[in-house]
Amino acid sequence: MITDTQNTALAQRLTHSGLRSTPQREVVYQVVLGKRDHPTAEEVFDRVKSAMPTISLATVYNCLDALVQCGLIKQVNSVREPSRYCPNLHEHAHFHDEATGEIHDVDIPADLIARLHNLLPKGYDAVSIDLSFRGSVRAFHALPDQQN
Amino acid sequence: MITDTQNTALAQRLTHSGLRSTPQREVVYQVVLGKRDHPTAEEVFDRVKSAMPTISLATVYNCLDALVQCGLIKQVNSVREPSRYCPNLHEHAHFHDEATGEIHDVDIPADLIARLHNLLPKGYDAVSIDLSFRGSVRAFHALPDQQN
DNA sequence: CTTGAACTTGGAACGATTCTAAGTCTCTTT
DNA sequence: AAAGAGACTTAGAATCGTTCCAAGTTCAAG
Repeated sequence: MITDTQNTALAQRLTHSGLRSTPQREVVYQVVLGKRDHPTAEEVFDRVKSAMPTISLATVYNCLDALVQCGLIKQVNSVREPSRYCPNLHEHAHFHDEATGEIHDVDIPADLIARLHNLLPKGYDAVSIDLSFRGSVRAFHALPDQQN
Repeated sequence: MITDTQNTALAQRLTHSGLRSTPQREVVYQVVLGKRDHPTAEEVFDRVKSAMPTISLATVYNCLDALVQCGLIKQVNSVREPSRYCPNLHEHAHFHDEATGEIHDVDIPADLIARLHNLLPKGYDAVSIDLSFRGSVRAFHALPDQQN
C-alpha cells in the first residue's frame, strides 16, 4: 500500500544510527507496519518469507533489533513468552488478554506518565516505563465503537 | 531467626490451597524471606543447598511455584532474564537498575492503582497490573537515610 | 579496484524453565 | 498396622525463544 516515503524514512533513521538500509530490513519494517497486531519474531518471519523466501530467522531477529534500536518499532516483552513487536510509537500500556493471547494497546495520558515518574525516590532515573495489564476482555454488547 | 509462626502460616496457606507442607517448601520459604533482595530460582537454589544439600533445582522451581500459588511470595518477571521472587506482598512497582542488575521496590499509592485501572476501556477486566521502570540510580550525597 | 566494516545465512549453542520417569512420602481407609 | 492413592522429590532429558558463530556477500570509501 505504502512504501516510498516510509522506506526513505527508514533509510534515514537507520543511517542516522550508523546502520545500513537493506532489503531485508525494509521488508521486515513493512511487515510490522502492515498489520496492527503484535507479531512475534517467528510470525514476522513467516510473513516476510512470502515476499523474501530466502530470509533467515536470524536475520529477522537482527532486523527487528535494528528497527528497535533506531526507534521505528517497539519491543513488547511478555512474561516467559516470545517478545512481540509493535509499530505504535506513542507511549502506551499493554493489555494481555489471557484467554486469547492477544495484546491490546492502551493509551496513557501524559500527566499520568509524569505521575508515575514521581513515584520514584530521589536519585532514581528511569529511562523507560513499562505498564502492562493482564486479564480478560468481556465481549461487549455491540457498542457503536467508542474512542480508541 | 524466625521460624515457628512463619512455618505454621506457611502450612496453613499451603493446605488451604490443596498443597502439602514439606521440608523443602519450608526451607525455600525461609530463604526467600531471609534476604530482601530479589533472588532468581538459581540463587534460591544456591542458598537453600547449604541447609539442604540434596535438594534439586526442579524442586526449587516447584516450591517457588507453590508459594506463588498460595500467595506467600510474588514472582517478578524481568525482560528476557530469569524470573525473580520477592516476599513483599504489598502492591508495588519495580525499578530495574540497569547498571547493577538490582531490583528495587517502589510503593504505589492506592489511588494511583485505581487510576491505572481506569485507563482500561469498558469490558477490559485486569486481574493484575505490572508496573516497572528501568534506569539507573544516581549515588546520592549521603542523605541521612530518608524514608524507604 | 581494494579494503574493511556491516550484513546475511544456516546451524550450532545457550539458558531458563518444564517435563518425565522412577522412587518416596503421607494421608486415608481398612 | 497394611494398603492404595496421590502428592512430592529427584536427576536428567527435553523444550523453545534467542543469540552466537563461521563463512560468504554486499556496500561505501579511499
